[in-house]
Amino acid sequence: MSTTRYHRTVSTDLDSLTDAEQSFWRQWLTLNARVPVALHRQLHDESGLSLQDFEVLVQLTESPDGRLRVSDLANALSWERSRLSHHLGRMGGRGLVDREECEDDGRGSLVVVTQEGRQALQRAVPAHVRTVRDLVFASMDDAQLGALTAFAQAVLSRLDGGGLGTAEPARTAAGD
Amino acid sequence: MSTTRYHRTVSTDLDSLTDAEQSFWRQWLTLNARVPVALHRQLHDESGLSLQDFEVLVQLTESPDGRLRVSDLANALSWERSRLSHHLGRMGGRGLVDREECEDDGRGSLVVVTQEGRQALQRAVPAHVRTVRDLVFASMDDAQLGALTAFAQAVLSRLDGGGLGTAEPARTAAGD
DNA sequence: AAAGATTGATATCTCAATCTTT
DNA sequence: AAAGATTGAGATATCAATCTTT
Repeated sequence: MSTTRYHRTVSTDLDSLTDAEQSFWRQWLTLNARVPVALHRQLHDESGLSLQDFEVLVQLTESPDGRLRVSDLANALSWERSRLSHHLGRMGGRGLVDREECEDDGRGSLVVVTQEGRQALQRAVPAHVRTVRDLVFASMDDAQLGALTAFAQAVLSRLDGGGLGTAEPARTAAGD
Repeated sequence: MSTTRYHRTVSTDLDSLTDAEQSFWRQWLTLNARVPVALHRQLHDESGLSLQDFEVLVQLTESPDGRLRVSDLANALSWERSRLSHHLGRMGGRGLVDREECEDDGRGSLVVVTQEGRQALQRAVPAHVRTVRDLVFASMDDAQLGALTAFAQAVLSRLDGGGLGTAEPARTAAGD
């Protein structure tokens, strides 16, 4: 764990982060604000799908029969249930998804991609992937990708409250 | 399409990203969804400020006289102007910020942190910083921080470069 | 006309009920 | 009662005007 933290800055905020950490944190916040906007613009302009529509469609399309329980979909997207419910209503209105009853559990509800939804996704994918690749992965080497993956995993496991009571050092290497 | 990218998966989406890239990209999207929610919850529960309020107040508090032009603030936050305008209206209603005329440019408008805004921020900072540190920076070493910073910088410069066609190589080293 | 900023209409998100089934 | 899901109301975000000053 971090014992000595050097280079504390004077400003009112963010004390107890080092300069390097602060600097990265600012950048992270900026990325969080700008990357989704850029992806949404490209997607929406070229395919009519919002980034949210796209993510929903990806999850559904990847599932065995193009259908998923609402709760599972919400978990996969890390969305609130009610948000998903509202969003599915809108997507349904546009013919991108449909609903079905759940056989084994009367409380449950299934969402299905329509043919139209599949087609919309297929049309949207190539340009979107190109955008992601050029924006995010251009000239990234294995070591960097490894470090980023380790970082993401560490944060996610902490969010889950997962077995990280013991601050486990993150792997930096890529290849394994 | 692209050059030869190995390990292509079968699913309909995200072709032309390697498995490792895809896997990281999913994690990144999840982080983007969950980290802000977690930070917002902590902040709002313990201080009454939203994450957005917090970011606005940080920028203002860090500026020379606690005041900033609306446009500069919007740039610093990577927000649309209209979004900021609406948000400042709400924050103004709660007494966190005030407005002033701009001397040298009649079109411009200044935002100022109120004393109340400063106090609210000061109350919120310690727990927030602790949360960020424990969630994001716990057990991160210098190499990892360097890789992350290089990554963030690369993506940001591509975003600024506008054209996604220009893929400038990313620096891997930490301390520029 | 262009830049700075605000406004209003609409879309989306969040939070607290609500409803049904287990 | 608890889990799965939806609903409605209020908060926030986005997009296209609008208004003023340069």
